[in-house]
Amino acid sequence: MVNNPRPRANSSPKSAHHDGDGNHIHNEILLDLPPKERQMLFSKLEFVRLKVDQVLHEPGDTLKSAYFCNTGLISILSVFSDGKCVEVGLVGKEGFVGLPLVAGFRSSPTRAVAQIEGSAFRVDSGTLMLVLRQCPNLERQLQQVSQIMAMQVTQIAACNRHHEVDERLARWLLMSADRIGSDSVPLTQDLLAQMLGTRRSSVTVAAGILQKAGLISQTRGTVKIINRRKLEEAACECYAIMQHQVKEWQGDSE
Amino acid sequence: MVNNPRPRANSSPKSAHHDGDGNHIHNEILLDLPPKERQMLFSKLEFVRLKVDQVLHEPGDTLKSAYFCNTGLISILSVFSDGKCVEVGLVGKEGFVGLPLVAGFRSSPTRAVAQIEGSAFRVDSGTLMLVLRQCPNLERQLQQVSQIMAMQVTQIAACNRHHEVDERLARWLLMSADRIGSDSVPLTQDLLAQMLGTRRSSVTVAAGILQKAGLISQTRGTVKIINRRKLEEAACECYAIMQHQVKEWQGDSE
DNA sequence: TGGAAACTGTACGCTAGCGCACCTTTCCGA
DNA sequence: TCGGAAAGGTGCGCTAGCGTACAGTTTCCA
Repeated sequence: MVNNPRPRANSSPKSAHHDGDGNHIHNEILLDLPPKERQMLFSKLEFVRLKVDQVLHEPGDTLKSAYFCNTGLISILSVFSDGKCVEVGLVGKEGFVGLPLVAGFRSSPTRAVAQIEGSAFRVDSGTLMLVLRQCPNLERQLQQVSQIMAMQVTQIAACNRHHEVDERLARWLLMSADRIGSDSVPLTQDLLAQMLGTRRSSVTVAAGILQKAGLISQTRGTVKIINRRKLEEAACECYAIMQHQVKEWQGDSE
Repeated sequence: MVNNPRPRANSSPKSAHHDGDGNHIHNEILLDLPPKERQMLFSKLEFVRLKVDQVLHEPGDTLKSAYFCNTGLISILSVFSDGKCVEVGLVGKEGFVGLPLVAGFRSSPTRAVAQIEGSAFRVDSGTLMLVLRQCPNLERQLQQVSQIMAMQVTQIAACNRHHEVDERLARWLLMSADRIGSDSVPLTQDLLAQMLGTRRSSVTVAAGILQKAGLISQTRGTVKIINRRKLEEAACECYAIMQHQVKEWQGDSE
C-alpha cells in the first residue's frame, strides 16, 4: 500500500536487511521493528516462496499461518457462492496477510492468493498471538496496517459502485505497480477481470482504450505502464485518495 | 452489526444499565465492560441526542470526539468529489464511531451521519486515547469492532459490484432493522438511494417489487418489514454472510 | 514439431440502471 | 385552511456492461 515507503525508524546496519538464513528482507513492517522485537520475532519466521495462484487461505478457513509479504503481490478476494469474485485488498511488501488474527479472530472471510510470484515470511498463528503480547511495536504496526486496509476496502466499495471499468483498471494498474515497484505488471486480462469483478472481454476493451491513448502497452500476459502521469489522470479519484491516506498515515499517527 | 447480541459478560445490577445521570445504556460495548473500566470511562462520557441528518464527522475532519452509539442508526458514508456517495458501514447500539482513533489515526476518510434519531455517549478523542491505555478490555473490544466493521465493508464492496438493487435494498432493510431492533424503518426513498449508491427512482422500483411480493409495506417516510423470512430470501447472500461473521465473532475469539 | 492449451480480440443481443423530467400525493405550518 | 415543500410514482431515451460465442494468435510441452 505504501507508495513512497515511510521513512525507516532505524537506518539499520546491513545485517538488519537479512534474516538468519541470509534471505533479503523487503517487508516494511519487519524493517521497522526495533531490534529487540525483531530478534524475538525472526526466529519464528519461515521464509517461503509464493508461486502464482498459490492460495494462502480460503474464506472461512482457520488461519494456520500469517504472512509478512516480502516480494510479489497478493490479492485479497471476496468470493461468492456462484464463484464470482472481486478484489477487496492488495498486499505488497508493505503488508501482512492474516490481519483478523491481530484482533483475536481465528478465521478470515476472504481468499488470499498470490497474483505475482514472490516471497514471504510465514509465521504460525498461535506463535504470532504469543509474540504479539511481547511486542507492542509490532502489535501497533499491525493494527495500523489493519486500519489502512480497512480504508482501502472502503474506497474500493465506493469505487465499485460508481466508477467505470477503464477508470478502475487504470487505478488497479497504478496500485499494483506501486506495490511491486515496477511499471511492468505481469498479469493476464483474465486475472485482471477477476480482480475488477468484471468480464474478461470488458478488460480487453478497457485496456484497448488505455493502450490507444498511449498510457500502457500490452504483450501476452503483461501490461506495461508507458505514461504514468496520464494514467493517473485516466484513473478515478480513488487512486489519489488512497495515496493521500497513506501519506497522512506516515505523518499523522503516533 | 450484532443481530443477536452477544451474551453479556456480566449480568449486571440495575445500576449498570444507567450512567451517572440516569440515562439508560443500550450500547453493548459499554454494557460489556468490567466494572473497573466502566467506572474509569463513564465519568468522561457525555450523553448526547442525535437528530436525523446530524453529521458526526466529515471526510478528512480531525476527529474531535468519538461516539458510543446508544439508540438510533448511524451511517458511515464514502463521499466523492461530485457529491455521489455510498454507505460503507452501518452502526447501531452494538457499535462505535471513530474507529480510526483506536489505531492511532487522527482523522477519518468517511462521513458519519445519523440516519435515524437516537442517542450516543460522546467522548473527547484525546481523553479516549488516554483511557484506552488503562482499559485493555475496552481496547480489545474496540479492536474487534474495527475488524467486524472491516469485514462488513469488505462484503459491501463485493455486493456493490455484483448484486442488483432490489437484493441490496432487501439486505439493507434487514440490516438496519436488526440494528434498531424494530421492523419499522423510518427512512425516505431518497436516503435509501444515497446509501445504496443509486437513483431515488431505482429505489422506488425496487421497493415496489418487494411490496407487491408482500415482503414490505411502505408509507410516506417509512418502510415496514411484513415478512422477514421471505425478505431474507429476497436479499443477496451478503446478509447471511455478515450475520454469520458476527456469530463466529461471538464464539470465535478469546 | 505438431497439437493442445492459454491468451487476446471481436461481435451481438439483451438488460439493469442511469439521467432527467414531470406529475401526484401527503404532510405540515403560517 | 390552504399553499408550498417534501415524498413518491412513472416514463423515456440512452449506455455501460453482461453473457456468450467464436476465431486468431502465441506459448508451451509431449
